[in-house]
Amino acid sequence: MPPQNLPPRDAIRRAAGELFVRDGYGATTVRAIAAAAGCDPALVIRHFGSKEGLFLAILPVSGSLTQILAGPLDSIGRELVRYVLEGAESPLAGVYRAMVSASDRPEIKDRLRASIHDVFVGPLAERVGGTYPELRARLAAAQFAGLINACWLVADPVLVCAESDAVVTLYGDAIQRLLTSPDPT
Amino acid sequence: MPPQNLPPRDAIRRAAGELFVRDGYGATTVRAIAAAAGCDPALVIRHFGSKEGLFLAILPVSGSLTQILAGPLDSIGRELVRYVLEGAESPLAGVYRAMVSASDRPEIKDRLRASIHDVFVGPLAERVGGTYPELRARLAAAQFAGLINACWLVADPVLVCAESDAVVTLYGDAIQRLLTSPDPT
DNA sequence: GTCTATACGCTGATAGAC
DNA sequence: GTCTATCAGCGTATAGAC
Repeated sequence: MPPQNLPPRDAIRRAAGELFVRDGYGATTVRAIAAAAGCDPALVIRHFGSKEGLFLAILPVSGSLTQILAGPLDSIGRELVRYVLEGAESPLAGVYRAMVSASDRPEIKDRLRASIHDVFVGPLAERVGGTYPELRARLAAAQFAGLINACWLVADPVLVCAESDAVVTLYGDAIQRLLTSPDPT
Repeated sequence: MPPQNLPPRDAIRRAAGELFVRDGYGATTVRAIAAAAGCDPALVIRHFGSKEGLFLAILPVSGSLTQILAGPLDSIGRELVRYVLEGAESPLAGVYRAMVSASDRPEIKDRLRASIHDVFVGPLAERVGGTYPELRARLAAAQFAGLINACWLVADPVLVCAESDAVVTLYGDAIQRLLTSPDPT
């Protein structure tokens, strides 16, 4: 995969995407990105301003998640859990790890917060009823992120080895109830 | 707080704890720790082997959480949520952020996984019934971590401004059901 | 405009003299 | 045990060649 015959700007994007996902934010160096893209390190900075700027520029907007959130409201909980269990090896898991490992940078944290809202909380809040639609959607997002954390980041053996049917039922229904249970008094 | 008259080894521990919590792992430098402890940077490495070794050496074992997990089983869900909502400004939140920001280091990830088990999953799994006690405890830990993430790391405005009673009821009962609901068929 | 060469100030870490 | 000197590598900036 070394020097592609892409324009350098795209070669940098491509190389950076692979390395950030594979090694995390801190362990990926500008020099390594430049080497993989077949160009000079200074060029990376010239094009994207900084390593952080490059990272922000190539973060993808999640696609298949949007589909689930637009699907039937009363099966969203279990679908979200399946999404996490099946995606442990996917590039998206790498993206998540990279973002978390860079979350001490304020701008990246802001981006994370904004993404959660745009992709998850906003669309979902419009579809749930009750007195606290936005809060319920945000709590569902929190619970969803908790599973992603456990499966994709911590890679907890209890969950990796668990019967996925049991996880889908237990955790999926818990998310579901957050969205569609009757209001508390 | 500058040069205390502690033995240097303890002065380093103390200074490192404050800086890691305040600035995160990546933004805290060995030289800054040494300056705050009033000693030479090389001494920090000499005593703890590496920056990562120092970080691992000073991570606290969580106390008040253990109390909650040993308390009445049928109110643990709501208690855990209160713990998160009240602790947003606590040093523990800083410790959590520091750990997450260092989670691309394999050894630190291992430590995170082990802590979750020792403090949370193990003690709790012994107390819940049903067919999947350990899985239920692990899922409750995941959901708990999801709220910590949203409140302490992302600092989401929806949650920061939310009525805490509603959060305690909705999210707390969801955790609770993960632990004490009847087994699925 | 696009790119290279070079260099600056910083990092974590080491070797060896007091 | 502690400090001095020094290392290679980092992100980044700039000057100047195509």
